[in-house]
Amino acid sequence: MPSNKSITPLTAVTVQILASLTRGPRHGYGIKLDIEERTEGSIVLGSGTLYQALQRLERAGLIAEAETAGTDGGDARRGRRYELLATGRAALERELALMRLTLSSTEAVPQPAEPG
Amino acid sequence: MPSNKSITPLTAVTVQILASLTRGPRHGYGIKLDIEERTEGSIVLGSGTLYQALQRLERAGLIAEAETAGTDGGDARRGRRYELLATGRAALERELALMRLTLSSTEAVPQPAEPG
DNA sequence: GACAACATGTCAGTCATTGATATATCGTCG
DNA sequence: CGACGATATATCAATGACTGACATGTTGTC
Repeated sequence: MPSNKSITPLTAVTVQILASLTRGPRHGYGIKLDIEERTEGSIVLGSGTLYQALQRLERAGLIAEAETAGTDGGDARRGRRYELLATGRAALERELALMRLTLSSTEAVPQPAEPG
Repeated sequence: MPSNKSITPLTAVTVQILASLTRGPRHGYGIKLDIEERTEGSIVLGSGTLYQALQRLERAGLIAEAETAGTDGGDARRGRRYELLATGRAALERELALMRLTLSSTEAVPQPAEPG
């Protein structure tokens, strides 16, 4: 057994990948595009970051390759489609809860101008 | 000049440090305790992680050592107190905005139980 | 004076991200 | 058909960040 290590807490990149997969199974490349859209360009993954992160998430048992089953042909080109597993959903939920905590416990930084 | 590199996007640890400093200047150790409280024990920093992160944030110009000025004595024991700079505040706000985006664009995973 | 909590720091090892490089397919424009 | 851009995946070396252990010293208190 090479590594039983869990990768929680997750990194920013892996959180975004899991978040992307809540919307349904996707290719690595589709995940990349989805993250760029959803973060409005704030996060752009290089393919190195992307595929290595996917491999780690798969090894950790948070995501898995989705069956091509059922859907005969269509426009299913090629490539691996990943789906979120229950473990991954739970790990994601932990990170989202942490985000909510951080947001609610952080003093109102946002104001750009101070009242007289 | 060894490194002019900006450290944005921030890591999870540095975001928590900056978030802690929105509540006022603090020692490294105080930051550690504050983060543990605010994240309800989810994030516990070792001193290695903590002080190295502080050094990086200082080098990057996001935080600075606070003047001991004005406040004469009191219970100011010793140690460096850090404060958030405008640059740091801006960097933090970017990260918080990203969190809000991630939360709002992520499908409702949270429900622990489904209605009837 | 021993001991816990406060307070800061370094180091080696490990892990993650980056950017380059490589490969291959698909659609389409000329 | 040939070239080209978008889709799609993967690896590698270098860099950067985190972990856990170790080291050091103070302050308060029993």
